[in-house]
Amino acid sequence: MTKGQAEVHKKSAYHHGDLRAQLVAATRQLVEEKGPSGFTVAEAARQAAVSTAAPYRHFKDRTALLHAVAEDGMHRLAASFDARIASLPPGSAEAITELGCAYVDFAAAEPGVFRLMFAAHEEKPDSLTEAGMSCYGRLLRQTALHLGTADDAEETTAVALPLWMFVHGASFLLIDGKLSDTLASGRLRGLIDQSTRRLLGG
Amino acid sequence: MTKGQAEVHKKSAYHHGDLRAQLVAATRQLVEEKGPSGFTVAEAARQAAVSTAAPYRHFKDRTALLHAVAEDGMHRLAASFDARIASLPPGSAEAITELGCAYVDFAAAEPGVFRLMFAAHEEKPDSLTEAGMSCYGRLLRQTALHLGTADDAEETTAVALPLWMFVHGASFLLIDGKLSDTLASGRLRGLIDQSTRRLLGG
DNA sequence: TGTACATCAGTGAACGCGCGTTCACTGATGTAC
DNA sequence: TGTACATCAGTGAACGCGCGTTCACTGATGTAC
Repeated sequence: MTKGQAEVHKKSAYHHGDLRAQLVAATRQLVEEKGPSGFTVAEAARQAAVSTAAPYRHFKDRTALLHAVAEDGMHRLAASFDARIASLPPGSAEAITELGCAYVDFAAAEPGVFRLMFAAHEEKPDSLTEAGMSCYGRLLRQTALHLGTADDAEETTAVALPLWMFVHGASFLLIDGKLSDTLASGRLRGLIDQSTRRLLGG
Repeated sequence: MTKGQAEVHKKSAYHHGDLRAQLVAATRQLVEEKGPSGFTVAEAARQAAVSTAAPYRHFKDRTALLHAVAEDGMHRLAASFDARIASLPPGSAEAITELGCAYVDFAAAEPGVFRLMFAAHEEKPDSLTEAGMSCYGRLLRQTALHLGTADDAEETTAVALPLWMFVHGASFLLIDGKLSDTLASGRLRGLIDQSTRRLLGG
């Protein structure tokens, strides 16, 4: 109720009430439009209709804002993983293919955020590392189930890692426009499926 | 001789004689140090000991300089491909593995230039596109030889493209520091070898 | 229920910075005769 | 062999720009009594 009023009187309210979330949303959008390195704190502030100094009440600096967006992306990717394999047999090739497709779909839908998520960050916060690991953990899990190995077995890594490399490369080639000449749009999924099966050990 | 004198008297010479090449070299170095988007025309000029306006005698704008570096990288990658498979049986799995290793090695040695080479360029010059295609063509060729298909057969693409995706992803994960936790340094080559063979069709 | 007060979350102006690019210019070079 | 001249490849100063961040500030909010 109080919150509702705050939203209704947004214009006249001195306190914003939701600025942090809106800054993250604005950053997300700007990162898509201009790429991670084209993003600007000033522009995010402008988009949230707030002074250029306001973001510094919520984020230490420009980098902290970007980290927040990256971490949010990791959580959403993990959620998408879970949703997409929910109805498939655990450890099946179909489930693992589906993880790969979810990865590539995410990249295609949000190339800017995707780049940010997997960019080399110096001094990235632990929470971001953990969020990334949790995504990779889901692949490890399915791979281990498929192979009948332990999640942390070397054998599991030796299969899961190439699977990751493959979809990671597919994603980048796709969003950087390298596939448009070579590959009809509908054929990517087939390629992911075929390659996943092969990498699982024919 | 004349050239030699020009070099000796470099400091006093008004005409530089070699500025274009030196700007490309400086840009290459700066792209490594700061990344493609951290690179600055002014700094390249400074490094070549020349006024900030001088680069514009040789390059239309900032982007043109970067394109020159990217194209140069493509040529060097193609040359590395040729050198590395020269003594291996054409179309063998070893040769194709070697192409992949050359790709990843290039990325590891020059991550900045590598990023630049495969970044999404709007309005990239034809010469850059061709240089890239010529690299991919080498992979297509070896794949076709391996499969006994034509270079431009759909079947060839369906195998060559996943191979490319795989090493591309491996390269990015490597240079973005995502493998250091998971993978002992010496094991990457083994993974490339194993995955190449699998992707060639078990 | 009312009030004093600490704290929170904004403002707006200013800082220093370095960039990409343009401009009119000038010294060096090569060439035609 | 010498000279006039066009052209090439630099200079250096300036432009407009927008950024990240800091600062002293102030209005709004929540809480203890």
